[in-house]
Amino acid sequence: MDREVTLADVARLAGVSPATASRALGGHPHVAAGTRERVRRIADELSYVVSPDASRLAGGRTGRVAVVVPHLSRWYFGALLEGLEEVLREAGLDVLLYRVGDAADRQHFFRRLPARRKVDAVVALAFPVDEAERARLEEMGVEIVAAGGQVASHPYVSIDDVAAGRQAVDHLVHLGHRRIGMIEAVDPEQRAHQPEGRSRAYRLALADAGIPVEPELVATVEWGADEGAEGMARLLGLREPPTAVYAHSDEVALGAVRTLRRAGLRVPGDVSVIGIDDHPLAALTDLSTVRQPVREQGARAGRMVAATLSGGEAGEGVLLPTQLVIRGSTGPPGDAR
Amino acid sequence: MDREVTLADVARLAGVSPATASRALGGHPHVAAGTRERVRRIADELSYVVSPDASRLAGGRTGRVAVVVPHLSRWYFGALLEGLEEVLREAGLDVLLYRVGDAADRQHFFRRLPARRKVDAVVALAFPVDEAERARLEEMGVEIVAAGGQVASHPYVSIDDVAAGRQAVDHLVHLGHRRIGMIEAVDPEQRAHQPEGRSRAYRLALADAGIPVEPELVATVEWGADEGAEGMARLLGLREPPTAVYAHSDEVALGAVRTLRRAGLRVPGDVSVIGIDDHPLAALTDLSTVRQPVREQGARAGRMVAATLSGGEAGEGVLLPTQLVIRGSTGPPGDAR
DNA sequence: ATGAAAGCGCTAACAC
DNA sequence: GTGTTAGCGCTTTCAT
Repeated sequence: MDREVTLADVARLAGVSPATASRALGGHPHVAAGTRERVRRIADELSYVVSPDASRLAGGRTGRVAVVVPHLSRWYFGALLEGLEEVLREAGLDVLLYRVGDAADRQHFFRRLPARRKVDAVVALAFPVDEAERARLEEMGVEIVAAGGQVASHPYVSIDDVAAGRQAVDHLVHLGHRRIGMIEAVDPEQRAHQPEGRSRAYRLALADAGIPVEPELVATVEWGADEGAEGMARLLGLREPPTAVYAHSDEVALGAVRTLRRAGLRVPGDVSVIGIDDHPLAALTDLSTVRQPVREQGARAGRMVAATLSGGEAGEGVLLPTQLVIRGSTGPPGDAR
Repeated sequence: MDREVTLADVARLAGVSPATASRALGGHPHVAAGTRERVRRIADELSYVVSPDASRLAGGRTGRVAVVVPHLSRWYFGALLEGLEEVLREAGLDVLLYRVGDAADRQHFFRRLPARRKVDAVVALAFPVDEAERARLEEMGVEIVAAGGQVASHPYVSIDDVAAGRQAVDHLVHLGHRRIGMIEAVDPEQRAHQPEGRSRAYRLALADAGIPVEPELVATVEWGADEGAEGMARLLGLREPPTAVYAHSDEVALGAVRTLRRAGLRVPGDVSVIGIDDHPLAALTDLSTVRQPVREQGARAGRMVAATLSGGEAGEGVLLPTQLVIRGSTGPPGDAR
């Protein structure tokens, strides 16, 4: 088994000291252009790669990024992660994955990780970080970037939840609906990004349309298809059920559709349903929705991280645009086709 | 910002040398029981944690495990990962995530990673590792464990694809179907585990039932709901379409159901459909399927890794049981209810 | 059973 | 601009 190629090897072949080689590779100033070239060429030929361990131990970077995410088996989080991982990998950064679900996980994560300087940065994927946690990370000199949400004053990539929600509700309003329900999804442990903006959008849209907001038309459930189904059942139990329903996410919307079908009601003939996300299933089930670029959010966050770590500017927060996707689950009220 | 707690601190307080402290913590032999106790207690009080970097550099373990997975945004892979991550984290191991999709990714991964001894083990999640790659890893002293598939002679956790497929097809046979189609899903880049066992099961089940296998009843498509829909369309184009269809996965089955619905056919009245996996959507859409314990496979693999790394035995390969889940998408042939 | 000493591969002062 | 020196925190010979 051939020995590792070390910095010393590169330095020797390039005819310089390890220190200079390190500087050349690290892109530091005060290195003659010619030297830098030569060292880099040799390193390339030897396919030399720095040892993150040694580097970090000597006071350098770790070349690792921690990714914190509340779920892994849901499409949204997976897609976010996929976009992020790809960019990070291309930038030569390793991804340390931390699924942080409940409060115990959180505490564990924020206590252990930074204390050992395992990473240069942490990316919060649709993960809310509180002020104390944020401060802790910052104090340890770890960069913070958020995707699918925001973290205080740090760089982020997200969508405008209010705008997205309005696209959905406005669509229902334009179709002529006046009795519009909302199935509001919350995360019980507050562990994932809470899209309160999506609820606000509902109120704003109704207000703009001159429709009074009736609390009974809002069903609050936990995130999930089954919960969405239950929320819809609640709305159907009203003396006067809605003719259209806006769900916080496609999964929730799909659950609502199931309830409607089981109740013998037609979608959109009797009740229109719209979600948010454009989950792959939405296309399959012909669900109208508001598309958000998920992979892209992850990718952009990755680029921000790579940028800051290579000394550049990560840039400010970015809000990516969303887009109304009209499919077969929405139509005019009372259109019993 | 308070300094890190180092091994030296622990040693000093315990009144021993760093060397002894290291041995005590590492669980090495030739350390007096009393000493070991004392050192461990002190380490605990100080909430000391070894620096993986320093440890690895000095010739020890890295405390890291690489997880290789072909996809991240699909439920199956996410669930596998979720189970694995949880166990690994509890065992104090960090997870380095590598999404390896196409051939270029593969090459990159197998060249870079082991060369730098970044990890103690690699877990292949539903990821086929070829012999050369396997040899490379082994040669570098990295443990290998597979979940949702197998890798040569290494420990693995998986299901019996043939058995699972038979549960599905046998169910259709028992319902009285004689003309049974199969929508066979393959991964174009061979990047994910190829469940050829699921195809074999089809032939075996038909043979056992005395039903001749007709090649035209098998539609081969790439993995995915849209592709499943297309496969179903192909089968419907036959002079004599099947009365029941067995799909390699729930997503594919769901696509098939969509085609049937669009064609105005009833499920299971006109055509029965069954998948494999018990994807969360299967319950939502009332799809009959064969359940496989996905998270559990990841978790078991995690335990195997933790076991080998702590000096124990990982154990042999394990096949977890699957279970037929009868829902509303399957019924007797010609039962136009 | 324990300690002393020698690095692992790299980077950061500090000289020149 | 470049080399020299000194460690980072740990594990492992080799002594004792």
